Amino acid sequence: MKNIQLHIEVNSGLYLKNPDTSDLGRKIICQSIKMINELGFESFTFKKLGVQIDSPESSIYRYFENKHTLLIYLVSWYWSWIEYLLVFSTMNIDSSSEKLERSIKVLTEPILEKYPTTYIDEELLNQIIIKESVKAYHTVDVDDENKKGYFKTYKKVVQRVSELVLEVNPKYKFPHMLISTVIEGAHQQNYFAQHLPTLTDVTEGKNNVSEFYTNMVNKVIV
Amino acid sequence: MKNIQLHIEVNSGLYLKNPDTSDLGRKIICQSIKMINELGFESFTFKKLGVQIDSPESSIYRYFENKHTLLIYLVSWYWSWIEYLLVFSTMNIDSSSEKLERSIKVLTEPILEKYPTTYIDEELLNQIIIKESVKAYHTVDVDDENKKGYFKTYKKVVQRVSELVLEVNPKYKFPHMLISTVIEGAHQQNYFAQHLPTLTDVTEGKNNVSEFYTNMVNKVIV
DNA sequence: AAAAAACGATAGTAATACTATTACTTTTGT
DNA sequence: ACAAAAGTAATAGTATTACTATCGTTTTTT
Repeated sequence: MKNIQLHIEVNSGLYLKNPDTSDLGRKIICQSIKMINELGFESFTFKKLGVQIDSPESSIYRYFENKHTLLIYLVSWYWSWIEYLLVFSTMNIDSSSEKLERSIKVLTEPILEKYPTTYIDEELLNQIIIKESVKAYHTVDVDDENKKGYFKTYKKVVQRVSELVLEVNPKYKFPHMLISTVIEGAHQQNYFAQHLPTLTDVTEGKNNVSEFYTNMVNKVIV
Repeated sequence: MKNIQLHIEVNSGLYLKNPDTSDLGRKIICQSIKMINELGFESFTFKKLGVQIDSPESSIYRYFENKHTLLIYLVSWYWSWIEYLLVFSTMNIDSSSEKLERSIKVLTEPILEKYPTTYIDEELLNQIIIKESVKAYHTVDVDDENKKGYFKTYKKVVQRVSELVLEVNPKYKFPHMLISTVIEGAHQQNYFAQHLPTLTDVTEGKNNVSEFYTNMVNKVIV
């Protein structure tokens, strides 16, 4: 897997110039992931990013309309990447329930391994998803941006795993609700574990979040 | 029934002057709920609010440090109010599982009734919780604000219902995870139903969200 | 070698999120 | 009833943010 060239695709409406095609573009992506993590999305600005990559603010605006579309770009990239993980982790597995279980694991376990295939630090990006991704679609412009296809990679992941749910139990009524609850819930619980622990039941060392949602899916769909 | 507050009270650190004690303060709360709904939290400003209530921006700053603490105030007020609903809806019910079921209903069904007891429009406030409440605690200052007790009313609600879960099944390992997943999930699903429907399985007329989570809780805790 | 694209440097603007000051008005405590 | 305290209006001002515009230079493509 480490030597495979992944073709991660994001909606071309998300950028003015594809950051993947130039050195400056890749620096923008790479450094913005670090800075959004350090500063939080609100305090992150193109001006500060420009200082770090030693390029003027205006050059960044040639790639992204604003920091909000940059965030959606990162979120979109993440889900496209997750789809690869889902495909790889269920490859050559016959049993649908085994495929589902492995998929839930991918969606709920923290990203720890380094996959040095790209210039993007997926572990850090995962932290951005946990902390900031709700801000990507909790805006006044959701409907408009949804129409433009900005959230397609996320919806594809939910769709893919929902289909596995239906393979296991074709009569189950709420596969999409179940999977989006698992995905969003797992992020939420990881966030709570870090900042509002009384809202969770995390015990040190054990990955209770993954255990909880795996158990939940198994019990709910039978 | 545990120590329940008789008045809806929010942490006094959330305001500089209690908005409940003056005409201007109540106008600030009442109008800000309307405006955050209309404009979205990002586009809502104290300046615009001042124009609407015909008071200068600086007067609003005498009540709230900034719009972020105002949002936490509203969220906090909401959960304090929800706790009342929980208490009322489980009053005189003997069966723990019946109490739990009624509580889940309160947490997952949309607020539609008008309670004209206060100057606050709870239905509109519920919409703010659905759309904007994640922004109240997804910030760099969470840990600090958590220490100050800003999220206490929310944590109390989760704690109360988690205890009901344990009454039904004392051996269940993840009561807090379950309840916070239900609460956050229900908001999320209502939001998705409005804006990203492919992530849900909503059918017109029926409240599938409540059905889904009620079913989920019942299956998970046995 | 010429044309096109990308980039750096600099400047500028409207809006945001506040802070500060002063003076007038209302509430309150005795 | 009256002074003190508290609350409010009006106005002004600041640093930062989120952009937009221009222009000359460098780099890449053909």
